[in-house]
Amino acid sequence: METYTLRPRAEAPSDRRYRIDYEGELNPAQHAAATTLDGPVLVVAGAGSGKTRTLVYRVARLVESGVNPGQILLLTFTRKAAEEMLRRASALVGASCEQVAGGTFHSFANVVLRRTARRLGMKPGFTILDRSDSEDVVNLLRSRAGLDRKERRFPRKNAIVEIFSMAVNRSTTVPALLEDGYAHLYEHLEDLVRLEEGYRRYKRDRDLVDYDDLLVLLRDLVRDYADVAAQLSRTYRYIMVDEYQDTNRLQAEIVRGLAVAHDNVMAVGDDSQSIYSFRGATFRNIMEFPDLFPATRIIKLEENYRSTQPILDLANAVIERAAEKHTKILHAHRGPGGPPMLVQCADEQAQSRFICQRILELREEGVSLDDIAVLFRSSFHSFDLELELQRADVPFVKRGGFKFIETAHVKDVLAHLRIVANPRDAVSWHRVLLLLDGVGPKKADDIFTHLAEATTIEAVSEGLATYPRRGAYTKDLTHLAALLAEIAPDELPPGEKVARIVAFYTPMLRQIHREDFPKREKDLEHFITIAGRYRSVASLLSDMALEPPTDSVGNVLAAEVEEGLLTLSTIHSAKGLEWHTIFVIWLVDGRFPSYLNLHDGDEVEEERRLLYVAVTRAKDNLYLSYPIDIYDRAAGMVLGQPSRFVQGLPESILPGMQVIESGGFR
DNA sequence: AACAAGTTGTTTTTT
DNA sequence: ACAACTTGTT
Repeated sequence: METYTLRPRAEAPSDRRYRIDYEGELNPAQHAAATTLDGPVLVVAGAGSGKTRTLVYRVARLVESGVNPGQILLLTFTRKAAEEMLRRASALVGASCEQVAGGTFHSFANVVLRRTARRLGMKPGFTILDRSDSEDVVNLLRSRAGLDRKERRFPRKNAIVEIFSMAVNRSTTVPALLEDGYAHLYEHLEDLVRLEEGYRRYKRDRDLVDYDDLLVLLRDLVRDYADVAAQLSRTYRYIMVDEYQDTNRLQAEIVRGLAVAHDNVMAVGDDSQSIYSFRGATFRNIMEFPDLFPATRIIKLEENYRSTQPILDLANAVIERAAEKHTKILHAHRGPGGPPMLVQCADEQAQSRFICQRILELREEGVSLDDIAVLFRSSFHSFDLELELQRADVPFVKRGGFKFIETAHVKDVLAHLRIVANPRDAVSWHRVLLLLDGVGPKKADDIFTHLAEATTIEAVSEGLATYPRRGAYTKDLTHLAALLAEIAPDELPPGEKVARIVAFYTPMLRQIHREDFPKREKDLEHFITIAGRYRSVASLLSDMALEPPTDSVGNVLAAEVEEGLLTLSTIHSAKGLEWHTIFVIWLVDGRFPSYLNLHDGDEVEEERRLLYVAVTRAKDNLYLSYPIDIYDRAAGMVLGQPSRFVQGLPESILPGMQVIESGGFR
């Protein structure tokens, strides 16, 4: 059989050399940022100010000036963002830019830690726990400690994990955190501290690493192991960090440590767009960057090339009212345009109908669905709209919110794969064993204990074979052992492994989800396809934990992709992107800002910045909409006032409109 | 100890 | 509307 490999086609041959006209392509501030190569640089880049373009040209400039692309590190908020930049840089100076190291802090930490795990006393094959895995572990430890009795009113697993994570990301401790912000949980301080210690030990003993550990371990590595830090610093001679306003202190320490040998760091960010404080991010990182790196050169990009003047006027008006003054005002480069509109709708259905109709009209006018996005504060805000779009045959993708990888059945399949990669992964064992008939938490624990010494799949099979057999699960255990042995060999491609697990799992799936298993089987088919794209199980597992596929399953026909796809997205997931037309829905006080954040001034401010981010995504058209006549169960009140962020804005900046529906009901 | 049915609470954003 | 927890039955 003939074999061959396909590689992405380079947009420019790598040997092609021509001078890039930096002066002609960039404005003076962008030019300064792109051509200041050595030493610390802080770029304060307003929305739409050509930040990406600037970074792309800087990568090109570095490569052009003879820097080996492998010595450049580009830390971004998503891997997609890094890939996009490197693709564009490659188009300028050749495909070698693909060798630039890039990705998120978490994925970079993952790569470095796999190489250096032994220095930290860990196995390179450690397993990454996602949020729900962490919750499972904490829940287990919580009931073991007898903290699940009702009368204690001990916090639930998600609240506990939230606290542990927040403490890490804010570089503080659980007691300090409780004192300031979680006073109502103070009575549980001792138990929580003990639980946290137990959680830590549990992970360490089983080679489990959660998201926060990735950052902590990398920080420890560059802080406490001078030789490793020096080595990394020599490897990555030029470091660029995008979205710096959404980094936390740990990440700042990591940057500081990585650059120890040279100080060649460019941080790029916008304090007005800081929207991740719930993850411990602080826009003060930007202010403090010059403290971390003395002699920092500060460059501001304040020219906006994205939006029309009226849209920019609204953006400036929104941020103008912020409690803390921001460092810049955007100047428009594009001409006039239609004004943004604040649209009042009778109720949620009316809002959905309005959005849907307006989108259809735009399409008639020649605006591709690819150029339109609907943005919202919380993922569930789009549920009703999704139904309406489906009825109207408008194809869309949804970003943010629940991911396909987080569904129970996909996690079940993944758990089998994780066991093979790390037989000590207690979380996955628990999950897999519970699937068997007649096995509950107790028995699962017992079986896992029986396997405790097993660190290879051979030993696992041995262990399962010698487990005392009684009851319904006897056969199932044998089958499980056979499956694990079957999928263990490294030669078997990941796609094939997943296919075999799915074959093994499907009967159970039908049993568990008698009602809706066809849909779930489709998901698993999709997952087999995804797995087929990977060469190694390790990279598949890392990606599933750190960069899971964001598209909501392949339920879109190819023909529809041809004519374009509407985007529905949380504002958080829309960061860094832009569209011709933007709709921001549910601009109701209590939803946006969320009632959950109304009690704290800082949190209200963050929500304000969130609206600023939403507004500045728009190039030409912007609609803000809100329904009245809403009872909100969660908030326990009747909503219906437009968001405080737009109340009182002059009509000249944000004209108010009202949807009048005619022609009876639909 | 496991499972099924019934009850109570809880809602964001993401690596 | 859904998930987590509780109670009752096998």
